[in-house]
Formats: sequence, structure tokens, C-alpha cells
Amino acid sequence: MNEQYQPRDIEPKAQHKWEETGAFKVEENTDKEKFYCLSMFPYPSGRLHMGHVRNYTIGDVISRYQRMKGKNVLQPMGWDAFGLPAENAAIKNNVPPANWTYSNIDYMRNQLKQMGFGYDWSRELATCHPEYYRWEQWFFTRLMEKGVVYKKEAEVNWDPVDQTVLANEQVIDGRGWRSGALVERKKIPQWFLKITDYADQLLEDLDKLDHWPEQVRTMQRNWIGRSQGVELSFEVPGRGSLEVFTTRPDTLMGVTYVAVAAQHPLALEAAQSNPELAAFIEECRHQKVAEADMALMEKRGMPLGIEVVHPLTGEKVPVWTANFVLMDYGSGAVMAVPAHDQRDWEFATKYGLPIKQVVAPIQKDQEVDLSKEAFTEKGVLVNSGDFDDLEFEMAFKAISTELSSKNKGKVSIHFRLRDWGVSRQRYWGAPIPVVNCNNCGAVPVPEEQLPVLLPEDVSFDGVGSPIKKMESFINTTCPKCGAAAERETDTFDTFMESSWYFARYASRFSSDKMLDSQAANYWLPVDQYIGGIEHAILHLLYSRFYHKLLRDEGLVNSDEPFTGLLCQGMVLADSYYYEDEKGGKVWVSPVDVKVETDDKGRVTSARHCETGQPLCHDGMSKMSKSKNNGIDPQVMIDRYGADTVRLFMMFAAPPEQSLEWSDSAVEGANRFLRRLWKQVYEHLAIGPVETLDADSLSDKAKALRRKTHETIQKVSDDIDRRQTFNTAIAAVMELSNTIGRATDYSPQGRAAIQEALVAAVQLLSPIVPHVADSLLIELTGSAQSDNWPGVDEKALERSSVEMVVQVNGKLRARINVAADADEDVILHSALAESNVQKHMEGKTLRKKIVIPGKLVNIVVG
RNA sequence: GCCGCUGUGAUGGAAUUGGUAGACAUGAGGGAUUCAAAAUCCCUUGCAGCAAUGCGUGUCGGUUCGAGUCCGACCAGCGGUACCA
Repeated sequence: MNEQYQPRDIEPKAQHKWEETGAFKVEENTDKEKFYCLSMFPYPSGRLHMGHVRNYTIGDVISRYQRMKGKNVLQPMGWDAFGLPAENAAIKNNVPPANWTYSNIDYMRNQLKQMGFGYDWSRELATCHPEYYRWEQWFFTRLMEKGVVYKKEAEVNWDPVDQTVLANEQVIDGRGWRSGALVERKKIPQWFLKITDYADQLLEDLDKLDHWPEQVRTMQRNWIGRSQGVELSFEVPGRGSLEVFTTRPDTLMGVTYVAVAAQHPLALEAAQSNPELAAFIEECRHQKVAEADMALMEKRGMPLGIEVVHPLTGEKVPVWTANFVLMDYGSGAVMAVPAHDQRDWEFATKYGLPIKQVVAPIQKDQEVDLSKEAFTEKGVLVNSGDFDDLEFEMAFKAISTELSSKNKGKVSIHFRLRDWGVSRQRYWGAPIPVVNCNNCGAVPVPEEQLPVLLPEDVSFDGVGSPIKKMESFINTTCPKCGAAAERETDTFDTFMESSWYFARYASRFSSDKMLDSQAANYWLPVDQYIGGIEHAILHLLYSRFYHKLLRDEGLVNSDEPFTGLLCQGMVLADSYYYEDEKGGKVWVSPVDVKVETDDKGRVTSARHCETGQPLCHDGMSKMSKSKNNGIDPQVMIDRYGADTVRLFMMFAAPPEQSLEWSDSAVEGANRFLRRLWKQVYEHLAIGPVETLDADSLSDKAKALRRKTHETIQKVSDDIDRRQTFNTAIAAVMELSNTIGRATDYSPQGRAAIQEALVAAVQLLSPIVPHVADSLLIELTGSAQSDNWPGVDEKALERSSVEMVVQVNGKLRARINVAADADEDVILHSALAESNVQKHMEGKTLRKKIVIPGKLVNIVVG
């Protein structure tokens, strides 16, 4: 055994061995319990970043742990390879997006291998590969036939100079990021998936996901947003009716105006004879489509000069157009009750519209001042004619019944969730498999003509998608009637690919079907899914939806794709900047910063290593290009080895929390591994160890053995149930410290040390597999990586326990009592303590609380 | 804006079911070893105080014998907000 820990030596050796023996290649095997552990696949952006390293280390630790517990573990890896960054890189470097993507994949695959992750590489996939997206195209044509798909006009951000659609991210301060032109909203025809048909299932099945974080389930519930309300109509004299939905029909008698979207037909019609209104509508066309922008902008509106008829009172109320009403959402119109809705109240106050109170507080003494704000609580009706004195539920019933009897409305369930628009006007994505024919309309491409290949050899100028100008791609014949026709040139939203990759991994080798049901159903659902919290809604909701579509097509037999979910936090680093002459911030990589501290180790100032330029510290923020604070994992792997990086990542914070990068803590992790190596080396250098006989140990050896088994118990629970890998590592560190203090070097004393060392290394092996592999071979002659240590309950037994004694909740003494002592004995012993008596002096004993094995609290007064 | 989360020593964090606040690390200070340095090893380290002790988990209030943990209000930061992935 080498005296020094040399990761450069042992890591490639271990990795080579795993590859040679196909250690992580798995097959369906019904004799063994399966475990499918999946980390969210990466976008191949160029190099691995710390977020990936963290995500995949967590996944690998869980996988290796489950494998050691004897399960048949599938852990695959692949590439979410379509997307916007490839197009940006193509413009910048003048290479086709495909070439850029493939070379990134090659580089990053090699990096993953250097980290020692135990993937079944035979199942690797890339979503930009036709053998992957052909099935997505095929499935879409099945959905078209089933009517789950439809086409409608929807608004996009339009850059009028570049003549291209922009992602929300590409709109900066209302302007196109490249052209600088004022962005417009534009309606274009797009494909939608009817996720709203599955809204109820998606909501109800959340209750089954009891191994998901509660916060994610809550967010999804709120996103789906089921609410019960009333759909009602206001008559527009001479022009039919205006439909609105409200969850507060009890406030119906307080409606003082109705608001419609700027693009609403009523508004557009009124604008024809009203130039001022037309100008307002034109202005609204330049608002961003993002919800956050909509919510933060100034609420503005204009009257249309028309009135509608209140469905119950028959009174006329004015119609306004307002910039916060969405045309794409619901009916594009809302009723306004300024007295009982804060947004309506602000709008009414701003434009001098009437505010009519129709709800009063149930508690008579509660004050309502409608000149200050709206009264939005549920209460009792007033100023509502026949409905006066009714409370919310009765009022809801009475008013909705009245509306249905007059045929003016009905109770209905409404979802916040909107259908999923899957069309993108971009190049680097899977082509939508549709042919547009003048005779037959939109025709799905038949299965035998799939895949519709995306041409990869393109010149990419960034202005529009190349395939939109490529006649060889566009011109085709209609699969139905044979006439000349045009291909759809839009591509799929990349969420389409990431919504079913987990199923394809499980059935990676079926070449004639999207999924082989036997393989897919053996592995699915995923037992443990790991990824960033930023995917809590969109990706996870779309995947759940897609899984149900696969189920309804008979391809899988489960209802949900992911049984367990772990959302890991971000990786942060210090960020530093200085200001240039123009006052702009110049960000300096933390690698190039020298930090000065005072005599207590507090940071006093920071300077640029080379120039000495004083720098401002901007605190910890997410590692990003924009703040130039990314730490390259490759540099750390080269310097310390993969095990140190893995250990630091898992030790520095619990997985769901954000993790702060710290150079000195990385060195600390490395130091621990060196110490552990040395501990094993020195133990073995003394000579052979005899077999442990648990009954013939000294008290000291017994205490070490108890620590060993307590640690096994704690680490097993930490990794398995709690998923707090940081505390698991801390526990092994404690065990290592205890081993270091051992003084019994008799043959049986050394046998107890041997047991402790073997356990420590085994417990760490999911986290630092390379060094563990080497150490276990030295200690036991074999790697034993398929063995998780078991707890010997007998080793845990203690004869006495320490308890703390409090007086009025303050710690005053510690006592040692027999483990099975009863309350009287414990109290007697507690009251005998001199410091306890001192604090009781001159006071009356009021209460005695005894928590066996923990504490005694004496209450005096 | 809305939805969700987080806040504990100089720093990362621990405290699992309401029961010893600060495990395990990092940093800092002191010492040993060394010609010297690195590395390594040992000791100290929440704040105030000589001590007894008092104070202390973002802020303010509440429940309880007992609150980092539960409840209410607030402040700050972060994630998502439907075309970034």
C-alpha cells in the first residue's frame, strides 16, 4: 500500500476497472428489486459546470448506495441537445448548431467519466438525434389523430427589424436583443397540446406523490389553479354577449364596469372610429407577453364608449379596455367590482369609476373604508336587493341559481393552467411532422415517412430559421392527396424532448417502437429523480402530462413518471467587481482575487491578484457568466481529484439548500481523505488483524464498537430516508476522529479498529468511490462495493445515560443514571445536584418534568 | 404583482417528533516538529465578564414548564411566472 493518498493514480484505475467489467450496465431482471435513479440530463453547453457536478454527484451517491443494498440499479445519462444556446453559439462562432452540440457532448461525456459517475453508458441518448426525435414526431401524429392536439393563433414577441420571433429572454427593456428594435406582439398560428384536458388528473395525482417535496406539490397545485366560479354573460345590445368568469358571484351586484383586452374584437371595433383608442391599443401591442412584466406594469385603460347590460339588474355598465386583461386567457374579458377587488379598486380610483359596496364584514365592529382600499374578504351581502343578508356560500348559490334560471350563466370549474403551446419558430429543434396542403389542410406525416429530418448542414445567420428559407426542406407532396404541399417549418418546444426521455432510457434498445412496454414497465416509474428547483413547475408538469399521454396510448402502465423527487439547490460563489470610467461594473473571477482579513479572519478588503486593483465584494451569487464567478470543475478535478470534489459538494450543504463554493473547504475535504488514507496505512503497517470476538472486548474497544454501529445506523438513515449527505459525512468524520483517539492496541482492540475502519470506508464509498475502492481492497482483500454494512443491535446497548437537569428551563447540571432508571430515581438524582439546589433556594417547587433519557426540568416560582 | 423557499458563531453548516443551541468542518489565535518553510500533530475559539453568571438562532409579538422548531405580523434575499433550460 502506498503511504500517500494519490488520486491521480487510483481514480483512473478504478474508472478503468468499472468500464472493463461493465459494472453499471444493467438489464431487466425480475429476480431483483429494481431502482431507477435519474438525474435531469444536461444541456450540452460546452463544459460541465458546478451545478451539473452537484446534481450528478447526488444521483451517483443514491445509485451506489442502492446498489450496495442489493438492488438492480439503472442510472442512465444523455443530452438535452436542442435549444437556443446552440443557435447563439452558431452565430458567434460561425459553426452549424449541430457541430457545436456534438463536440460539446463529446467533451462533457469525458468530464462525466472523470467524475466517476456510475452510468450505464450503453443507454446514452441525445435528443437531437433522429432516432430519438422520430418517436416524438410519431407520437405527435398519434395525438393529432386522437384530437389531443389543435392549432390556434397565439401571440409571440416579434422583432420587426430582424423579422423573427424572440424568446422572452431575448427581449431586453422592450427591445430585441440584437436589433434593438421595439418588440411587438404578433399573432401567429401555433400547435397546442390539450394539457387542460388532464388538469383534474394532474391535480389529483399530486396527492399520490408523497416522496415529492411538499413545496413542489404546492407550487404545481397553485399553477394548475382549480377554482369554482360562475360563467356569466353581459348582453351587448345589438352585438350578442360578452362572457366573463368570476369566482366571486356574490359580488355581482357591485359590478360597475367590464374590462376587455386591447385585442378584443369589441375594442378593435370601437377603435375604428376613435383614433385615441386606436393609439392606446397600438401602444399595448408593444408590451411584453411575460406574466411578471404584465403584473408589474402600470395598469391603464380607456373607455370604449359602449355599454353592456347587467345580467340580473338590467342596468347598463360601461365597457373599458385595459392593458392587464389577456386576450389569450379565458374569454378576454373580466367583470370589475372595485369595492371588493384590489386591482379593480385601483383602476376605478384612477379613472373615477363608481365604487359600489355590496359585501359587509360579518363582524359588525370591523371597519370598512372603501376610500382607502377594497374590502376583499368574504362577508355578508348588502345593497344587493333580494340577496341582502346572505353570506358567501348562500349568496354564491342564490345568485348562480338566479343566473341559470335566466339562462345568463352557470356554475363552472375554471383552471389557471393554459394549454401547452409547442410550436417554436426556431431552427435547432425537432421538426413538427406536419404537411400543409391546400386541399387537405394540416396533414400528419405518416409513420413510414418519419423521421422528418432536420437538415444539419446549414449556414446560420441568426435572422430567422434557415429551414424557413430552404426549398428542398419545404417543398413536398401531400401524404393524403399527393398534390404539391409545404412542410411545417416550425420546430417543437424543447420541453417536448425532455418530457419523455426518462421512458426512452428504460427502453433504449427498441428500434421499431417508441417504447418496448416490457422494458419500460420494468424500470418505470423513476424511483428517484434529481434536479434543480427551477424545474419545479414547467418541466415536471409537462413530464407528468406526457407520461399520462403515453399511458393512454398503452405504452406504459403507470400514472406518474417520478415516484421520488429531490430538488437540489444552486451552487454559489463570491463575486467581485470594480467600476470602469463609465461607471460600468467589471466582474473579476474569484480565482483572480486576493482577499485580506483582519486578526479574527473577517474579510476586510479584496484586490485583484495581478493589478492590485481594489475590488468590491458583491456577496454570494449563483455561478454565472454574467458575474464571471464560475469555478471550473475541471480545474478542481485536476488539482484534487474527483473524490475530493464529490466529498466537498456533499459535505458543504444539504442537497436542497444552495451551496457556497469555498476553496479552503475543498482543501479541508482533501485533507480528510488524506487523513483517512493515512489512518488505514498506519493501521495495516502494524501487522495482520485477528477476527473480532465481540464478547471479549475491553471497555474502550466496546465503546469504539458502539460508535461504529451508531455511525452505521445514522449514516444509513441519513442517506436513505433523510437524504442529508452532509450529516452522513460528518458522522463518518466523527467515527474517524474516534478511531484516531483509540488507545487499545491489543489484538482484539485492533480488531475493533479494523471493523471501524472498514465501516467508515464502506459508508463513504457511495460518495468517494475511487478512494474507497482502493482502501477496501487494502483492508479486506476485495472491494466489497456491493455490501452495505449492517447494524449489530447488541453493540448499541448502553448501561447508563447522561441526562441534563434544568431549573426553569435553564441548564444547571448533568447527571448519569442507569439506562432503565425510573422517574423517582432520576428526580432524586437531579434534586441532589448542588447547583440545582442553589437555583431552587428560597423558591417553591411548582412542577417536575421528566423526559426519560433526555432531561429533567424543575419549575420553581 | 402572484406562487414557492430561505434567514443560526468570523464562515459553511448541525440540532430528525417542541426538550442540552453551535455536531462536523473552514478560518483565526497559541504551541510542538523543522536550519527554515510547506505539510503534519496538539490546544483554544458564540458574545460580554476574572468568575459566578447574563445574553444569544433576521425583526416585533404570541402559545408553552420549555420555541431555531408552532402561531400572527413584518423585513431582507433567492427560485418560478408559461418562448432560457
